[in-house]
Amino acid sequence: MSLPTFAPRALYQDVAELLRQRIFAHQLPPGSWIDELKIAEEIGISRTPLREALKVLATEGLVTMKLRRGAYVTEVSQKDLLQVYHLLALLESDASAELASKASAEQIAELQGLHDALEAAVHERDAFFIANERFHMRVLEMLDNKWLSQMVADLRKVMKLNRHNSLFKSGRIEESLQEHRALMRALAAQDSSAARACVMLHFKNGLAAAS
Amino acid sequence: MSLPTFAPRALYQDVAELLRQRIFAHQLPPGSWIDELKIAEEIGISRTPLREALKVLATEGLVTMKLRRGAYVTEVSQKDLLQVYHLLALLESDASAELASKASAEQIAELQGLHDALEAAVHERDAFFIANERFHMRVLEMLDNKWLSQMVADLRKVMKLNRHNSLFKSGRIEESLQEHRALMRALAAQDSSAARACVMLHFKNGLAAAS
DNA sequence: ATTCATAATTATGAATGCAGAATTTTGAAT
DNA sequence: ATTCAAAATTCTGCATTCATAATTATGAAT
Repeated sequence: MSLPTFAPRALYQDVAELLRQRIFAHQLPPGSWIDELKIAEEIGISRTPLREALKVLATEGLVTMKLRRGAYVTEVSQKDLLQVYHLLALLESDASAELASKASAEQIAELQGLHDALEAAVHERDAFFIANERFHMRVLEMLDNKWLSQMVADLRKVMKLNRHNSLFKSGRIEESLQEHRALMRALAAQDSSAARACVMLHFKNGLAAAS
Repeated sequence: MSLPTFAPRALYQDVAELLRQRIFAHQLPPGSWIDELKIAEEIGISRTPLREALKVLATEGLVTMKLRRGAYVTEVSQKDLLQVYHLLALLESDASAELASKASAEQIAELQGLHDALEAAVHERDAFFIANERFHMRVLEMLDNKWLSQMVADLRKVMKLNRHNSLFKSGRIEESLQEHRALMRALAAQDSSAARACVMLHFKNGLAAAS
């Protein structure tokens, strides 16, 4: 009997993920051109899977393709950021409202656990960021809606292109945590409209902090 | 002085569009595997740009990639359809509400023109379908939100995978037109909440007809 | 020194080639 | 006729090669 062997992914998918990491880390800053040959050599593959990965990232909006010029990391304007926050607020608030009305006790307990991890990470920026994203994504996963999950995941990627991420502002973490507590309460109380309002507020404040 | 030369697109984009057409026309039915060699020869290109196009379609959700098996046209379940309609309702109703509050007289006039085309196409299924989609997409474009436009466009593509499209049900066209009239009135009256409600109802009825 | 035309270089776009996994075919044993 | 194993074939995944557009370098003319 073998260990659950991780489904091997296609190379282009791994490359896409690697590029995302580099983009989010601003190792590939917005506006910078992507030198196919350079990166392909760097990671020890041919250009073919790299170019396939770039097409994926372009469809996600992380890079922009210019004919005969190649790909550059998308520059996210303030307007873009505002629009992305608005969409995230709309989608995630609706999702939270729906989950509030249908979550099982086990699911609430799991979310409570993720929330507790968030509380514990309040003094660790990176950990808080990760715990925060995990909580948000888990809420979506519980709805078992792959389209919604995919859309929100893509939007969050774009949001992460922005250097001035709201959670990196001092004071914002504490505030964010407060909002999360309120959301957790609303979910536990199965209060859909409260959950919706909490998430709306959460993003509204997040945007204000990011601007 | 030269004629406005159409910005030549990359080959993989043209191929992606061609595949979308074939998928929507059910020339490539849901569940069918895509034979790269066969299609590449058929349209007279190599496999490389075709494979790039497939990655794009996979990211859009139109096809699914299986490692070492290739790509097959995504099968849209009833659950998927319900979820997609829900998301379209959420996104487009919000968009309509926003546009109602900020549309210029010129924009309302343009939409009125598109609506009139819809009225005129009531007895022509395909024309009605096209006019309907043009109206919906134009509303989004007027908000100048590329993220929203892209998401809705992708969701609509998935919706079109379904053979039993609501607009093909008899009686639905007339009903749909009524809903459009109400929306047009709400937009012209700059009544955001009415516009939102109209679009919500439009999709709710559309889903009911599609199920 | 600056500018412009031309040559050299570089990088992208697309075709071709190749290794190996997955599928199909073949044929012997029952 | 059916089943099953092995050989043959097909098809995908990735690397390599080639063609050409875009960029940079060169150098003569002003």
